[in-house]
Amino acid sequence: MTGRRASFRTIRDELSRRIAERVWLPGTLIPGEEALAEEFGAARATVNRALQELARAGILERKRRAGTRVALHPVREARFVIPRIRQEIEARGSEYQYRLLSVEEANAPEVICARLSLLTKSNMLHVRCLHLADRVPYQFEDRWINLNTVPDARTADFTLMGPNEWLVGHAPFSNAEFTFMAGAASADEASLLQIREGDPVFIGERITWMKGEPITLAHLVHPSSHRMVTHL
Amino acid sequence: MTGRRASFRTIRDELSRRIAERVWLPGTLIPGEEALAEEFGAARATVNRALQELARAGILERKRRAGTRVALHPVREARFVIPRIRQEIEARGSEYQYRLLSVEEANAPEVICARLSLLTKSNMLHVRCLHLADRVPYQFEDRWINLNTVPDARTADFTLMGPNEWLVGHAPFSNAEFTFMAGAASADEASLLQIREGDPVFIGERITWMKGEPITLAHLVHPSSHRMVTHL
DNA sequence: TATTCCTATATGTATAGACATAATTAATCT
DNA sequence: AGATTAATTATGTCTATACATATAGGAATA
Repeated sequence: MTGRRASFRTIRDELSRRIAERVWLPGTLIPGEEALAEEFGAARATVNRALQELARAGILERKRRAGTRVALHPVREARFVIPRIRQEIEARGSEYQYRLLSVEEANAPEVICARLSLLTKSNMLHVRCLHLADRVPYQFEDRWINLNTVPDARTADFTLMGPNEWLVGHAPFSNAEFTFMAGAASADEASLLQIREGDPVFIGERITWMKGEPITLAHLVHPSSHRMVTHL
Repeated sequence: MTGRRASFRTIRDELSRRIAERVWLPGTLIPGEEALAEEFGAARATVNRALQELARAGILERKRRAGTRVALHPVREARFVIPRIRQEIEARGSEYQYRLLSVEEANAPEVICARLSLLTKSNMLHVRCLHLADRVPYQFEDRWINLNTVPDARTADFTLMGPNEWLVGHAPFSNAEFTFMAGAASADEASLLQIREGDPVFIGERITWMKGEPITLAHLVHPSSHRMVTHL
């Protein structure tokens, strides 16, 4: 061969090209694995791997017996890294600082219980803290931790380590829900973030579960200078 | 075995469980493919597939010769669907309406060119429109389309179909950058979205390229009631 | 006509074997 | 010792083959 042997990458990229350049229009039934294997001079397994990757990426739809076709409405997805505040700040070349504001065991208010699908007024740990980048407030964190699922949190020391950092090491999660929104800073939030009351803020809310049991709800507030960027 | 034959799923899930339940702590060097193959009574290729999936998910780190270890700082990623405004609104059970505000060919201002990495003041198409859900303003779209890469846009009719919908069918993209942030509504935005000037808004910015050539920049403004939700 | 059953077929998965490749470790040379 | 080279080893990939499984579409039936 002139170049390299046909690998699943070569095949994947070539098929991807044909779709991107509309050689195969959306909805088209493309040749079967057997045929493609012959065309590329590869084994069916190799073609299969290429096709599976493209199907996973959402640009192909495969069905047994029916064959493989170019997705009509490719549900394009983008990824974003689940931010870990310390890394996020240090990755920008800034110095990370952390300040614990309050920790207390309390019955979570109705709103919080509802968000966590908890019927009873569960006993929880309420942690409030502030994350700074180069001594400038970066994120205010208001977190509720379910003491029924993570009883160890009661004795954890949050003066040096943020609750997220602690939880990463003590309570793995299997599921999570992320919500992003805009809001207006409350008086409390404003003074902590050194902005004015009513100023727009970028809010991230994160709920995590382990096998259906809610672990924690984090309410994360950023000043409006914050950007959440991701690439496809 | 008690149940079914060991499949790559079985193996993947079992390994995943061992990591989640801390049988194998972060940093641990786990047994090699050969050993796992023997343990599960499967072929090495099958174990390999399981391990590769876990590595792709970021919970394992693999290196030739060195072996496979549990990721120390698992870079967890979440996905979000790249929203297609019509589908997004109809999926909520709302009726979708669209209103074109303005279309004009113009030289993009410096800021826009800079965002698209265009040095010259390229000739572009500036489209402004409004998307409504059940007759309530849902998103204000302010878009610039590069006429050098998508000359067809000049003759496109945006009175019935939004520029995004049109572009999906005419200009596939290979790369995209998404930025999310909070901001305060300008007087213009406020009147269009039926909110007050200065009210917080949720802003999404989307830039797409085809093979390095910038195609379009979309500035999408939502009232602060908007939620962007995603699951892991 | 509508329903049920059957079968052909494309994809899904497993396997043994082979070779490729990267990276660590050991051996060799200066 | 320090640098270069070679051997070793775990993962990466490909192949040929086999069987599993879902299902479209036709055949048989009610």
